[in-house]
Amino acid sequence: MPKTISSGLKEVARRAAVSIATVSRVINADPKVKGETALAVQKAIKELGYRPNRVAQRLRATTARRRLVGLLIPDIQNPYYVDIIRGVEEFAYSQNTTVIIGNFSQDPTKEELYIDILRSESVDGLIVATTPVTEEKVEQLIEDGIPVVCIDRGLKSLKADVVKTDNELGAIMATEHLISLGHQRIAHIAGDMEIPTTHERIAGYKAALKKHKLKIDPSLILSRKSDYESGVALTEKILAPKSRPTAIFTANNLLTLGALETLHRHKVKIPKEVAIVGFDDVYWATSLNPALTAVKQFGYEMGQQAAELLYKRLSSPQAPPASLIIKPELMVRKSCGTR
Amino acid sequence: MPKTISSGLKEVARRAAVSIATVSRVINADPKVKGETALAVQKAIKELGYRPNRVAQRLRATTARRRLVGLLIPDIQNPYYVDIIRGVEEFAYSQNTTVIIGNFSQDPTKEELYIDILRSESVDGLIVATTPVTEEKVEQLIEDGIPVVCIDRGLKSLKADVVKTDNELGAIMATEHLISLGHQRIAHIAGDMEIPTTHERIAGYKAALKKHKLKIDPSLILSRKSDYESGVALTEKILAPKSRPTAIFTANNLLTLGALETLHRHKVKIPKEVAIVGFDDVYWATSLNPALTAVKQFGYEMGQQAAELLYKRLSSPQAPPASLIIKPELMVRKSCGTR
DNA sequence: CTGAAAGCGCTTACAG
DNA sequence: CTGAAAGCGCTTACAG
Repeated sequence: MPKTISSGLKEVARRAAVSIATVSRVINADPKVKGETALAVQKAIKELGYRPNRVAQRLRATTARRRLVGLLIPDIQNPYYVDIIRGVEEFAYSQNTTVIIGNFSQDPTKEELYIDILRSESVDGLIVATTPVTEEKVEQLIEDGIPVVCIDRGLKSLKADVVKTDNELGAIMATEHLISLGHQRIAHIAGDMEIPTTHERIAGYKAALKKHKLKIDPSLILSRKSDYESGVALTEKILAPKSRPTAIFTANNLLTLGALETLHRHKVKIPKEVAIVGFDDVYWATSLNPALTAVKQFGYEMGQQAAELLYKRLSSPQAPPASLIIKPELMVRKSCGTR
Repeated sequence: MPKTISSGLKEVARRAAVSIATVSRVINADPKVKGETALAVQKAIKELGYRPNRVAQRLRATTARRRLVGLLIPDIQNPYYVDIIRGVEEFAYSQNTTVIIGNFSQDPTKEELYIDILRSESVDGLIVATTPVTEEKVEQLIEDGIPVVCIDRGLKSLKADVVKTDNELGAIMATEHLISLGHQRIAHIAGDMEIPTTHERIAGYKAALKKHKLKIDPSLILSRKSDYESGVALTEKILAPKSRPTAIFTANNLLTLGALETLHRHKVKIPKEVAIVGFDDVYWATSLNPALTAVKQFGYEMGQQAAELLYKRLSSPQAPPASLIIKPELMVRKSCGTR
């Protein structure tokens, strides 16, 4: 069984009749190499189908040139995070760097472990959607000199770059949309109170009500976890009393799905009996009946920006932390009805 | 700025007053190390918070112990593939190996590039959802001695392990369900003809019709690409003629979404005017109105199995290729109505 | 049971 | 402009 492919620099060097140092230089596009030599080497590389061993390169490389970034994601089943992944990956790809994803599925133990693993893989830096559980660990990373950019949620200590959505604004847009359609009793199915974005969205919801002189009814703000099941459970609660709200604002796409399932099961007509607007625009929103009005977060763009920020930080580690707040957009469709 | 964390084996060795060889041995749980010594080393490791550098380990390691596998995925936006990813990742995680995902977004150029990149990362092996474009390249991989297991679709040459769904059976189940509900004119919105699974599903559709003595009308089998837009376009086509079908069987979740959007836009009542059953069960299926009847592929389980097969192959490279055909399941909900 | 040494495939000062 | 050599952080025969 011949190992068809390149046993490395050495073979190329032999074939091109130069040293391995020279081969390495042309691989790294060192301008000091004479054109003629470079050509000969490139020819040999092509003929042998040589591809550098990234692992060896990485081991040898000084930081910031390892062409590997880590991405810590809370839940790969959530399409919002998939958008972020795609954005990060797209930018990384353009820089010839590969990204290694740590999907911890909302499991704190796994989250911590993944931070360790990614670090052990000698990444140039990390893009993380932090959880309060790991704030400390992430700060440790930064202290150890590993570049980190936070996505979706920042660090309390603000020591890292962050790109996130303007959650409060998004919630205001959603709520005002409902108000403009004449709704007065608007429920908010919020996410997990442990997560900072939850509070920002609640704040936006309240701000909108206040602005329009509507009373804030605490019994209309419900929260449990950020998952589908909570969407179901909380919607059931909302539907129970006789004076039920005429509209619901759900705080993320999983919650929305739970609410929808419940509404349909109870044969509640949308938007006639209850209107609904969700945080997170997703690819299946237009296939719903009625099509879902939703607050769009630009996950893909956020991912790209985060990757770009990480690269900037690699070249200037001492720069002060930057914050990128991305404005969301209200995608008006049919689930809230019309005037 | 102190580099807080371990500068490596050397420090641990010094602290435990042994050689780096010994430290390495306890890390790798070599039973030859005296218990006492091992304990001392473990203590030093803990105190220093030492974690082995995976890159160095990988460079040094002989094949099959690099703790890295590559996963080549056609489209991370498709929840079916996300299930597969989760399954692979779950098994890998249990083996302390990390997985690096190459998502090529249905772009053949990117697909080839990713194969090269993953190979350059010195993976122990690859799990790939091949595309005809890269069959050759994948076979080359195998010839070069890199273990490969195919997922979702096999290789024509059958040289690799494969785990896939019984697509024909799934299509039969979907079609027979429709037939049992009294449908006679059933359209099939098929996927991209370039993809082998498309043909298997068409075969199942035809087999079911034949079995029940229904005529196969070629004009009822439509195909373009496997994406959302095709679902829309083909459904428009179906809706046009006066004698339209009473039921649609869509070949994947994206196609289903496109069909749903179109049906709703044309105010076609589901299932009363047109029933629909889709291949691929997804998390949003129950939140649809009506809830979607669908053929469930066990993506998560398939991912796990694929990873396990890969591991088996690592230890016995010469074993004959194995095929794992997973039976799908029909999830009956509301979109096809009842008798 | 343990250590000294070679080497995995690269990159990069240092000479020349 | 190019080569010889050291070294990235590990593992593993080979001695003892």
